[in-house]
Amino acid sequence: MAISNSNNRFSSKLTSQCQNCSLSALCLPIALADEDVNRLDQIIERKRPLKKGEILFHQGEEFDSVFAVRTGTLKTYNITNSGEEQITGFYCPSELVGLSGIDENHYPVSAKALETTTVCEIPFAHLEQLSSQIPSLKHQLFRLMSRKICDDQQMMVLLGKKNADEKVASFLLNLSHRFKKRGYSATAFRLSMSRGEIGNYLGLAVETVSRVMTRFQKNGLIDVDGKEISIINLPEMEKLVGSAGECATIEHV
Amino acid sequence: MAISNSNNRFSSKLTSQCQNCSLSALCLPIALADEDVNRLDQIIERKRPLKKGEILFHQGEEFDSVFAVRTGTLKTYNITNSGEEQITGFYCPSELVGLSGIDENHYPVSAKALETTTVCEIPFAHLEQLSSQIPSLKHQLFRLMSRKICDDQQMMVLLGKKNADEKVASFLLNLSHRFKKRGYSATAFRLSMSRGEIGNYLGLAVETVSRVMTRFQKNGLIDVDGKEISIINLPEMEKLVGSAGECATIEHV
DNA sequence: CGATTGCTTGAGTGTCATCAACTAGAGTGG
DNA sequence: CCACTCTAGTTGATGACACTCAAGCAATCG
Repeated sequence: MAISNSNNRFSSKLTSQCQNCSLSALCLPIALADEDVNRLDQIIERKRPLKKGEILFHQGEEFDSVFAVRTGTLKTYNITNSGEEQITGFYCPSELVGLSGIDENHYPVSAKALETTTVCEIPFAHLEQLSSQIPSLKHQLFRLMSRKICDDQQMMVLLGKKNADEKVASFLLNLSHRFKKRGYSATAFRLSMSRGEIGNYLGLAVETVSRVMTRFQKNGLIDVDGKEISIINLPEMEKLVGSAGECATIEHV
Repeated sequence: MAISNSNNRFSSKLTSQCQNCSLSALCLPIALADEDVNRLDQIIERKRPLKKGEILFHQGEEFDSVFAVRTGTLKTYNITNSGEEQITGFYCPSELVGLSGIDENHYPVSAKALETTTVCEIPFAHLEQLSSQIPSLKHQLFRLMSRKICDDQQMMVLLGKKNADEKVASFLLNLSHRFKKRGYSATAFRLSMSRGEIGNYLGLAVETVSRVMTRFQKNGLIDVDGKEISIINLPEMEKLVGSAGECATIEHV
């Protein structure tokens, strides 16, 4: 099964390719024929890992690639006129970052690594071109963008209608789902973002996030140890969330 | 300049086509060659007008088309588990509704007419197919979806970080921009949605929307007469909004 | 015409932000 | 090794903003 790497046009020793990437079932290659995965592979660049705090792209920078997270976590954020950071999303392995840059041809947000993170860079012009030749790839792209729209709208509901408890519970369960989909534990995981970043993302003060989590722990819903989270009472958490995750519940393949 | 309608495959007397549609510069046909616009035209169905309150598609229904608003206004919303309506967006002429249905192949929201509204139905399978043959159409589709993502993220910022005044001001200015883009007055327009719908959308109580607007009027920022709105002091309004509309400010062509 | 709906205004309350103090851990440098 | 500093997180006290409840008004509708 050894894949010939001889004509790999990238200098690096990072030999990973879509074919042997454990995330291919979740990422772009989904539903692609082997030969098509190969063609996709050709245009993807594996970059050196980003260290914690390093920036993948800056708000305002010219858009030319989308990025698939392979390991680690990213956050996207923009700096408001008043100078404060507003986090718009967290990105786990297999997830695609940068799609919002297509429209204006500039990234409207910055992307920063929350921990050591590796990404696959996918030059969008190439991807778009390739998508003309591979209908299933085009369809996959449309689906991914559509899902992003769907997810963001769920987030809007969360921000507009939910109280602090519901927000935090939704956030934790959302992470839980995403870890589960990737084959990790749905009930025990490590938060790669700080309380401050969670609060920023959820529209809550740091103190509120802290208080809610402490209370959840007191009530036996979760177990918190710094950044390590265990969900003890999943059903109760789901009850708390209530309406959340309309999109997410119709779990896709 | 009469366009031959003889081979129009749609029974209706609604003869409008992309070529003579005043919105073509904003809608899908943007940047398409004449012949390509023609091909696009072929797959588009003009539907009979929706009356106020009529539903264009239901949450959960199978997805098969996106819709371009030609006249009137739509809202999209979903019904949460607790049974309450949550509005996720308002759609003005030239704007595309239904993109969020691509992913799961079901509409995750319902779309309802806020007033008498006409739409162009664009069967997505056809559109996707056509987009393979017309690269600029594909690109336009990507851009539209990307813009939607961008806009939704601005909305997330609004919901998460802004107070009632800023929310209402952002909302009014957002409408103002959209009217202006279509060639209407940026400072005087009619709200097609109720106070209740505005509040629902912005994550505010009806009473709060009412109070804020009244106060804006007292302070000479706007003039309110029922659903008629005039923006008196645009600069002051923009100051209020502050950071809003990062995406929107880099006005696209 | 009463009934209903949409909007406005007032009074009271609760949730969450703000301010502040404190702890714990990590990194720094003598 | 031990202050020292800095940052992240927690906890408590206080208060503001927006929600809820309630009443009243205007317009529309059957």
